[in-house]
Amino acid sequence: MNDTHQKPLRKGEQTRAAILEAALSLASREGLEGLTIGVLAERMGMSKSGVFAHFGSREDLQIGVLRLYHQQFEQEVFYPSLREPRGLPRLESLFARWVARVSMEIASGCIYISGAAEYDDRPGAIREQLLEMVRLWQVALNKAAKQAMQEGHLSPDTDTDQLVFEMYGLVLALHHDARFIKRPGSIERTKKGFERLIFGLQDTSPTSSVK
Amino acid sequence: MNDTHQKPLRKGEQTRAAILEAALSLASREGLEGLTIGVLAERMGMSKSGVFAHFGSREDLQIGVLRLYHQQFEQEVFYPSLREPRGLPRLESLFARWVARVSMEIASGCIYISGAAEYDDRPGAIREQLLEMVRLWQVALNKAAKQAMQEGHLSPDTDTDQLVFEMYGLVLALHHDARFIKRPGSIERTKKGFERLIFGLQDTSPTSSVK
DNA sequence: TGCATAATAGGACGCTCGTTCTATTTTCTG
DNA sequence: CAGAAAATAGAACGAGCGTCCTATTATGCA
Repeated sequence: MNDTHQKPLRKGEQTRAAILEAALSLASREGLEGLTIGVLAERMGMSKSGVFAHFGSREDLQIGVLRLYHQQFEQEVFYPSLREPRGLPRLESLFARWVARVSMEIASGCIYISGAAEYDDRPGAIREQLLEMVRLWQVALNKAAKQAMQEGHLSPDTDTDQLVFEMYGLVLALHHDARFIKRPGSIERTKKGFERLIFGLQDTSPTSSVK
Repeated sequence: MNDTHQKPLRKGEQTRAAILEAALSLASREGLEGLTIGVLAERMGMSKSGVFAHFGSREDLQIGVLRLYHQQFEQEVFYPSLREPRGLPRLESLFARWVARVSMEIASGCIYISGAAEYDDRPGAIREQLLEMVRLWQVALNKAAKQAMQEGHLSPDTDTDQLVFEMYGLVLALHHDARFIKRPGSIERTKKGFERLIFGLQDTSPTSSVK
């Protein structure tokens, strides 16, 4: 966790990191657009200008938050799943960890999802950054699905774009029902939906080599 | 459309209606939180206070927008589907009209969906109003699904909550991919997902009476 | 330890927001 | 057509926003 570079972290970098963490927590609740330097400064016990000085602009602060979120997402969801064997196990792990993370975020909110709603029509650097991250994640899911096909775990005529689309839909529904409607049982429905999704795509051809 | 009450519409009511329409169009793009009286006044060619006077507060304006949207949604999606026969045809019609509406809204945005993201953590009258409408819609879908079960169009052990959850997920994914990512083919994926969803729930029991 | 430099505070700026008050114009009605 | 009532405009308010400028304090290196 705490990298020990040759150069120890200078004070400013520590503060910047602390600010970004607080900003992420704030943006998760209020949205990236709702993230305000005044409130952030108050929560940090600093002056507005003190906080501001660490970022050239509010936009840079928001992009910093995005990058921090992305980093955490990779650490918690993506990288651990790479330790699973290629194919269906890895795909299932990606989905399970994704769902686990969103479930933990029910009280705060997933920035990929809330950000998509905030920036679907608002051009600019933030939208570009966010778009790139979401695309990256969808590509990763797609790749895992294709590998599951190649490994013979999924039917060879599987439409992986369709599969990823529906996986994304399940998580969006989870976010919607659990966070907005606050309806219980959404996590179970998400998992059940995924099982049904995968079950319909199991490879049943004679050349299939399921262990 | 144009009700002809005994009392003809007074000027104020006409203006109010026109303002609400403009406000809805604005809120669809910018979100309900992004709806601003100044911009709205500019678009109407009126003064801020002139616009404001028609509503006691910004919140009342926002709620008025919500109600107008709800009304349109009912007219376009809900009521026409009631003309379809009970059961699967009606359920399919509800979904098809829903998808058609969201597809047309790709350039502007669905307020049920964007609002859910905006108000998932923001208590108040707007959230309550929105929540009631979304709940109403989910209940309507659930009821149609249950009827499809009773009519023998869907397997008698169908989990209709699960079905509605996944239908909602498909539309959320459509909104996400088409509006945020701007990826083509999302509408087709939504329809394909629904067909797969229904296909797995067709009643195959011997007592089934499919025409 | 001393000094250059980095980090922070404090205040002020121009802007936009929702809202209020008052005056004026427009609309409806008797 | 006159007069009451409704509709609208215009200006001002206080608050919050991001940002900039300057002074002060804290840090890290020679």
